Amino acid sequence: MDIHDHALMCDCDVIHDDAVKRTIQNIEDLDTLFAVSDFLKVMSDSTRMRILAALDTGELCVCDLSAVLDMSKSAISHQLKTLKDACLVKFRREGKNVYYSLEDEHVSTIIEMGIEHVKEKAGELS
Amino acid sequence: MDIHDHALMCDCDVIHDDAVKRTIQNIEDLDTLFAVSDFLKVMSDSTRMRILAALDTGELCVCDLSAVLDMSKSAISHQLKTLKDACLVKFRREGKNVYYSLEDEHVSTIIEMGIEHVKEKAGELS
DNA sequence: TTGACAGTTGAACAATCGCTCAACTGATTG
DNA sequence: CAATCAGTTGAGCGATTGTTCAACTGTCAA
Repeated sequence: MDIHDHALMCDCDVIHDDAVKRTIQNIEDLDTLFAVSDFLKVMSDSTRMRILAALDTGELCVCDLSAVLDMSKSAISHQLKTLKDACLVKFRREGKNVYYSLEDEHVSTIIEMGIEHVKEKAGELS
Repeated sequence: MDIHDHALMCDCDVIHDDAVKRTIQNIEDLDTLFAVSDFLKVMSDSTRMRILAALDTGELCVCDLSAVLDMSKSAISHQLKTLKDACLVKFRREGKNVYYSLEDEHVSTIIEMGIEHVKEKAGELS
């Protein structure tokens, strides 16, 4: 008989019941946190990050991105679909080419935040 | 014979040679972009995101986190190790308990940025 | 010392993911 | 029309990843 019936999968005694209850109340909505991690997951692949960084300098077609990243068009196109589905890039067709560009200004901000963080941590190690 | 010898793996003719060269010059360092995507990868798992969001409300021990997330201590501990190795959380031991808290203020900012983005996108769909 | 509890760790397994390959669509040109 | 090039897409494969399970360490109290 466990009085902590809200923790079905927890295999331990809850030490700080007040802290747990406070955290459960204050923490962001579960669905929101899932959506946030899904959003960051799209940016957490190195190929997609390089694509986003490239598009941050201006719009490019698939062929251009293929040359810049030195990867096959197919690989780039697959990743662009992922970015498109997550609303991180938009595109326009012009003749035979399809031009991609960044959809959202949050993306630039998070890239910059990430670069700042990485360089700061690199500096601390020297 | 391909004049575009800088694109070994590219199976296409480069349409916009100037755009490609400009992008290659302007894009952030390759190592930096790899580091940024690795950093975001740590935050892109829903369990780790929930842990970070929980710790954002104050320090907690493994047992508390286990109760809050309704998951096994082992699973939590594995993810805490990942977060610790990436310098996103710090810890202190007090008796039998180990208390974890956020290491970096960039983390809070990125979580907030992500929440803002997600809620904005959710609003656009209604 | 012995037992209990908090936490860690490594192996193993299922699930997910990124790239390749090949076949396809769509637009342009001859 | 046919040929060509830009781009997309689905199957498949190898690699990575998150969780479970079981065994372990570390701390405290009897």
